[in-house]
Amino acid sequence: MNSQDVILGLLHRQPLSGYEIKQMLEMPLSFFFDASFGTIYPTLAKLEAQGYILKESVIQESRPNKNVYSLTEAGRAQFQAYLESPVEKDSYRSDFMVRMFFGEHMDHDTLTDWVRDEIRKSEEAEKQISLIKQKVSGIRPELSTVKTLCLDIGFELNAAKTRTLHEALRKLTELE
Amino acid sequence: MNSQDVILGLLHRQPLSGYEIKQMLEMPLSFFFDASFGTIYPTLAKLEAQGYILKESVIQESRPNKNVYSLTEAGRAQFQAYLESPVEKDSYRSDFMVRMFFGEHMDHDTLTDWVRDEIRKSEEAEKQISLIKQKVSGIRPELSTVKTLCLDIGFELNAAKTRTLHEALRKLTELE
DNA sequence: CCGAGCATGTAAGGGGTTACATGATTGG
DNA sequence: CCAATCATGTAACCCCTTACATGCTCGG
Repeated sequence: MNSQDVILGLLHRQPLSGYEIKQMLEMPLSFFFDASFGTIYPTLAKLEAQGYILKESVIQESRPNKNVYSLTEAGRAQFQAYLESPVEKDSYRSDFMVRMFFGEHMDHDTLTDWVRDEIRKSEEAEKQISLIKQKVSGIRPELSTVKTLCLDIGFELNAAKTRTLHEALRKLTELE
Repeated sequence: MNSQDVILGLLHRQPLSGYEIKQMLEMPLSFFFDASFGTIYPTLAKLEAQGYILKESVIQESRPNKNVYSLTEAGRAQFQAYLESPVEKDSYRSDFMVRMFFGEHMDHDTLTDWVRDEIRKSEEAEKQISLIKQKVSGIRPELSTVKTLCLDIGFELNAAKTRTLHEALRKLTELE
């Protein structure tokens, strides 16, 4: 799975510009995949060269013009090929956890600061997902099947992280 | 955080060869960081060139010789500099979740197969961590502080994933 | 005798990030 | 007037993965 696959997936619902793709990536998906403009724009150019998408320039008033890309039949087929390819292993990379692992070499105060920071981030993310869940259930009840499920899983995983971190902080302060 | 930092961290306890570093990476750490030989060996060469580690060839009987690396003072300082640098954001990348997100374009059976497979993997990981936890608590009660905590968090996060996936599968089969 | 484990390394390529470059409009 | 939002793109670089190359020993 790479940016190609994800962009082709996003374009199934509607034609999008690079900037809009970045925004789509912001919320529900950003928990499982992320891409910067430095990836998105070159990828779009590559997809167009391969004939998977079509570019159309849209002139806008009071805003910069934008290039909106739509899926071709070849693009649709390419996305299906991705779906039929073997599922890749998840990868989780955590600087925070690596630091905890090497915690012996750090003073106790910094350690608890790291945990508190991580809790703050995790709780922030929790709020964000809740907001999205409300929005989605209000505006788009039609996608209350798989996408909602996806959001739920994201929410639960994050909630578990928050809980575990709170417990870790308790244990850490206990053995002070 | 990159392979440099992690390798310097691992060498704090004892001198290690590239092959042994790969083994150290196998279990507790592999949940939060991973590296292949193609990364480890060139990184070791680079660390040596920078004066952060020292190479010593160890001749072994009935086994290939190995290059064992030990930490220098400069290496120790470099690792401290890493610990004092800002904590990087976690990155989680999940092909499985992306596929769930685009689940509308896949048939129901394949979808549930994916979930079942993910559950299997998650439960396998759970067993593995349990084993390590037992081993560690038996052999090395001295590291029952931060490293144990790290293992616990890893275990809990994984357990939460398993639970959530089971629930997701239930929901999926319900709306069949 | 064959496969698994031990052991080290290289080369090519993939896939990404950050920073830079540019520029218009809108709201506070 | 300044910051934020909208909008696109490039160039340098980083970091890592896969595949290849090599070769020894031990157990079944």
